[in-house]
Amino acid sequence: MPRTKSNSPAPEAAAASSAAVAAAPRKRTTGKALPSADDALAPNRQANILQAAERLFAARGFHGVSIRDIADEAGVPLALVGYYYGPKLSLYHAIFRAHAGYIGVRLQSLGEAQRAAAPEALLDEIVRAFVLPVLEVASQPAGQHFLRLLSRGMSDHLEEDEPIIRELFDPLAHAFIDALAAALPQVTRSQAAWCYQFALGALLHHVNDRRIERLSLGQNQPGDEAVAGPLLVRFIAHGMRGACGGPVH
Amino acid sequence: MPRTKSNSPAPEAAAASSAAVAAAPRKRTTGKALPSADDALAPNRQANILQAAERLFAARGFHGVSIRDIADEAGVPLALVGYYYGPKLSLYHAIFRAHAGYIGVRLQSLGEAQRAAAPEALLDEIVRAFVLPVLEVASQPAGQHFLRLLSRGMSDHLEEDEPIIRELFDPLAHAFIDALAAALPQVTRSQAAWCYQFALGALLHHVNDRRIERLSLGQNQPGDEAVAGPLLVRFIAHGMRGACGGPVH
DNA sequence: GAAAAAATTATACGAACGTACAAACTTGCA
DNA sequence: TGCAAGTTTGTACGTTCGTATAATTTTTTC
Repeated sequence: MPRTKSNSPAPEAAAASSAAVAAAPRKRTTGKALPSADDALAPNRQANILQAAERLFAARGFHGVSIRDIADEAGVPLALVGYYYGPKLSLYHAIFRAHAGYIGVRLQSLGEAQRAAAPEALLDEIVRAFVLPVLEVASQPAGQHFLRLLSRGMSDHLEEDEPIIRELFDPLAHAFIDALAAALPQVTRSQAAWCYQFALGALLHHVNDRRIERLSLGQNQPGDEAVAGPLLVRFIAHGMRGACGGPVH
Repeated sequence: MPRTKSNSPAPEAAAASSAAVAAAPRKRTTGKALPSADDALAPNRQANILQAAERLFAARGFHGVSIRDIADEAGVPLALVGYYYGPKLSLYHAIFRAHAGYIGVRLQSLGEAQRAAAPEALLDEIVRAFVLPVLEVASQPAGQHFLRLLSRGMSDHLEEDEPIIRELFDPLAHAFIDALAAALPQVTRSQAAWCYQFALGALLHHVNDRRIERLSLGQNQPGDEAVAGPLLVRFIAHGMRGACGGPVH
């Protein structure tokens, strides 16, 4: 029997959404004939549920999505959602944990930037390590959903995402703030913390921006990072140097 | 009879939350004795409902708040909410419309900055006109609620606030983008639009920031605009000049 | 192939939801 | 005072919500 009444909310839900799929159960080639041509979607229903939940939570928020919505989007019966992920909040947190590996990637690229850069180019490299991995994620449809979820959690302070944000993303923030304080010796860590938050706001608002097309009168496209990316990197780097009184070149 | 079944959703709900209270119905000194000492809160129940809704929607989002929550927070019976504001979405939009006058204030301060500033200080004055009124609003508790609501609406693209954001805030954005394009002659309007969105992200994230205290290891306080305000103005102004290749001083 | 484990399904429960409505009450004005 | 308009209230409808559970089917293990 699966989930007993007392505890053990789910069989250790661990499948990732777009990254690695952990503990793949198995294929599913037997059973009755497939009803139509939707065969490539069927094999892993646990991952399908997580992806459907990510899409819908990103679009409408935690309270704007019902478990029935998620089950329909994933093409599975209602009860299967609770079977794999337990209560609704556990499913929500599972989405964030599925992207935890992304944190490590960003920490690694920050470390490389700090080691490899010449002193006068250190700030620019840190800013690049801050911005470019996020733009990379934003260029994939699946990444956009998670970034919208993350952006909401960063600024909304809803009780459903405050703990998971703190657990996963505070270490990343501290690493960048420390790097900024080290790259700009005349800057206090207090100033570096504020500048980090300014930069984070600019970055998250940019990757979630849907107004840019009409505000630019049709000239700018939302996903055009070839133009917007370098512009944002320069904006943040010059903003930090200018705000904290460092050398501006 | 108040709200007929067919149409006429509410008696033209018009009371503002923290700004002017329109069409004050009347006092309410008669009736049975007040139950306890909560007298100063009683007189205008229509405005109380709007303020309670603003607080709760800001804290938990549109779908995270029920009409019963709002009625309890305002200290009125459930049915009175619908009597004054009609469906839930109308109440939500009424909050935004109550702050429509704030748009005019910001447009006016932008116009003054454009007229009065010397050419070499024009950008800094535009940025000040962009940032400082928002920090002023953020310094009041009631303003914080609305700013959180607004920030959510700007980046969330939920169907419940997309139309009202477009109606009220797109004109303000166009005015600032035009001003930026005029202040930096070598900048295209396309670049100005992107820089405006970077700046808006930094500003909104800053005024809604609750992580700054722990990210700064206790050194920075969330509402300390005397320090953070000038820092943010310099960040944005230098970021714009640097991003668009303008003169940096 | 039988037993055990895991996966899948339909269904149901109590609670909370948005909304409506008919009374009761208060007020403004003739 | 009397009456019409506006305000306040309790209550109830139909729906949807999150969650639980028993039954059934499929897969794994011995």
